[in-house]
Amino acid sequence: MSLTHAPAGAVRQGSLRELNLALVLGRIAAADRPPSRADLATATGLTRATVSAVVEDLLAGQLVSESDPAPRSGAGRPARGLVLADQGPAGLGLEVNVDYLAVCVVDLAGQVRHRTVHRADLRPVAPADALARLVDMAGAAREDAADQGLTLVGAALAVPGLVDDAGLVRLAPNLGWHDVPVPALLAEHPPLIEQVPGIPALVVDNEANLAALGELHSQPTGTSSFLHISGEVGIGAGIVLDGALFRGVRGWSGEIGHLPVHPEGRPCRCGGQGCLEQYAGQEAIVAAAGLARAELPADTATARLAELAEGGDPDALRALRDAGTALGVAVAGVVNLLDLDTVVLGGGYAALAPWLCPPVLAEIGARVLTAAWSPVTVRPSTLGAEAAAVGAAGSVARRIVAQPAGWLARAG
Amino acid sequence: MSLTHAPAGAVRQGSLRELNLALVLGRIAAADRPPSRADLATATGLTRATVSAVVEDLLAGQLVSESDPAPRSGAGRPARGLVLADQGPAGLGLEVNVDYLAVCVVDLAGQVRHRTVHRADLRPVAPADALARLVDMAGAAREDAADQGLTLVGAALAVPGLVDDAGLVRLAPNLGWHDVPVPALLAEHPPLIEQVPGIPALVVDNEANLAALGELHSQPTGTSSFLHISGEVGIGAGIVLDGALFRGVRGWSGEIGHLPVHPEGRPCRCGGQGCLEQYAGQEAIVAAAGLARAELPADTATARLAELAEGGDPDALRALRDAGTALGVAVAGVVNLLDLDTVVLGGGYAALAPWLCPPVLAEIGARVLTAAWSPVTVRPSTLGAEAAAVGAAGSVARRIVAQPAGWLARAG
DNA sequence: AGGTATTTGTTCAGCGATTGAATTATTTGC
DNA sequence: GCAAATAATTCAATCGCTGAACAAATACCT
Repeated sequence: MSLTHAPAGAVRQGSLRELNLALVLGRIAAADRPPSRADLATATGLTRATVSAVVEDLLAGQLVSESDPAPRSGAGRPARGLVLADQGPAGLGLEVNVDYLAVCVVDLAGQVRHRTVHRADLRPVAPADALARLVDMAGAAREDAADQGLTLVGAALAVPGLVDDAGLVRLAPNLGWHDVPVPALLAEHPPLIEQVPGIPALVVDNEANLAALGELHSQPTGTSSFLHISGEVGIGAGIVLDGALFRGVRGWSGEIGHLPVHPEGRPCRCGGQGCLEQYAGQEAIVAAAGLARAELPADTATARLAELAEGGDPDALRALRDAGTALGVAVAGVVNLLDLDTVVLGGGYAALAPWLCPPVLAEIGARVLTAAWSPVTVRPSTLGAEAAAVGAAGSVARRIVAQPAGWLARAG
Repeated sequence: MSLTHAPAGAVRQGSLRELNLALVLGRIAAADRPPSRADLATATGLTRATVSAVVEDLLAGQLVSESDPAPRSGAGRPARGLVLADQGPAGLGLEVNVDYLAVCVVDLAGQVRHRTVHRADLRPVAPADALARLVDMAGAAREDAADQGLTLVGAALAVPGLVDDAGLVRLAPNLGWHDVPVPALLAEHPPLIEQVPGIPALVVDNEANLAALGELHSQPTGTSSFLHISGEVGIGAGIVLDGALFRGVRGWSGEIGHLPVHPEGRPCRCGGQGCLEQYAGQEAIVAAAGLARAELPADTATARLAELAEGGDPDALRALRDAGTALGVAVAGVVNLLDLDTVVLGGGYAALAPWLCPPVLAEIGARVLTAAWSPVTVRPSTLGAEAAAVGAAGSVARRIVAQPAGWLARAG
């Protein structure tokens, strides 16, 4: 497939150990049952001697721990299983959305160890105040984590909008944010994170991107290339290619909501015409189903739609079918272009999947060249609400697993 | 950006040298003037001692050679510049297209050292016969290469169709190929390639993919993420992300021709409706310009269109504007999705770029969310015809540069 | 013209990490 | 109770990078 990308910089003597630490730890993380040192040796191609030395470092650094010996058949000295430590470093996930704030802590194994959600309409709240509330929640999360033996080593914040490399939120239309310098605003609060070399203290990213990462890590054995679509007021997509999030040249990939599905159709607030969002966005579906907007707060629209569809309401069913068709046209284009075999419906779409999937699949079947040879799976997200916060925290934890050397250098 | 992907397998003692060989050779290839050993040391972060040792290996293996000392200001011992060798390993590029066969040889530096084109209508020719002719041409190419001190170490074949991992051409509609087992057919001829560990003797890939790679390597300093669109009878795209071709889950990415631009529009032979190909494919443009199909062989249609447009023919101008608008709708969607900053018009589109670019840019400006902050460049391809053959050969040469260890192990 | 500063490239002892074989540890099966 | 089998550790050997000293070659200054 692709050429093996060598590490960017120089490969010095010590890099060797760093790379093998990451290799072994990654295997432990990916294994479906606790592997022994001997298993790791055969799996990685390293000698048992090297694996033992590497594992010793990992044990000393609280990244893995030895589990009860796994039952095994046949003779021989029983193996000692290795699992990711349930104490040690952990990631902090933060999310600001239109109608809630969320904070969570995820450990190395991907388990959610702490979770807080605060429901409120954030649109009238100033960005600095919203972030201050989030910091309060995060402080409590850190204490809870510390009680469980966890140290927060990095944070990721999910925002429903465009974020640049420096963490500046250029535009979050549904939140009313515009050029909000998140890192600067958060720097005014006392730090919650223990700095670790190689792990950024704070990453700000698009909500759809982080939700896609959450989906990726929630399914250790799943496909490593898929499209994750977050259907909220806006429609965003996270693109995971070969197990890595694709962010685009400037980090603004995934604006699937503005894919043209009817080029001469309804005008969109983005300035274009006939964007997907105008046909499959939450407001469009609600309007098509004949529901007055006023009677529905944003956070219950999806639930109400599902309720009506469940009851067989013809207007709701038609609205969902039409939205699914528009979504299917856009998704078919994406699949033709990127040759993905899995599409995940997340965010508000997850609850509507029973009605959205059939028309999406129909469009894919009719429009995707290669659909005949290999089918495309369309399924709802397995993570529930606040998927982005979980994905954010998980992305930090994952980073420790991918680059354990920094943490080990710190812990000593 | 993305996590530094560690090498897939184990990092053994010797991998260290392999990685540094690739690192140093890559720097030499990327430099705009011949770097000295000292330059390489500061650029890579390795010590001068290590660089000297690595360079010694590269010199012994005929991968680089010392050039005349570059003029330098200031005092000090003059440096000896290092350049990619013009003798040694080289890549063989092959292309089967609707109206020609092409063969070329590209050296490590990306220079085309041999080129043969054979014009003929390949549609009535059986696949095995077409490949046999190609092998004849390749044999002559090998002799020419040998006379220049070049050894062919791998071949890549470009085909206008869908290819699977094993090199089976599943479908090449415009060529009339269907399930053609290219590697098996070529195996019946005597081998032209000197096998090198780590370099596949034959890669079969989509023409649009390989043309995109050619474009990538023809511009050493250009962007490393772009969309390359080959506008022929069909419309294919090669997607280059972070300097690597993105092939999709099964290698069938880039089918931009079947992006829906008018979902309820003209039926397409793919079974869908309103595909881009129906509005911006060669046949659609020719028909819209009012040219009778019969009077135009496929290979001159583009030239004739450019001639008419140059002369101000209103029908041709309108046809090109409409095609450009359709193309722009599709491209705007792709840019919204992938956040690319460059779009290259290749194949038949290259000659029509003066008329296609303005409407494409107009649609991008109107539909791409982020266009206001950072502009998208749309430009014609710099490689001419047979770009795919050049890209194919270049991809092999590039692979040697990225993984020099295999060649060095062979040469001794 | 000669000396000094400066930069390039090489040599060499030292060291860290992996290797492979030998050794120890622990259990099952006969 | 003993042999076979599997797991994990120990240890000398080896490979490749490092850092510093050294040799080579040129420009600048007096």
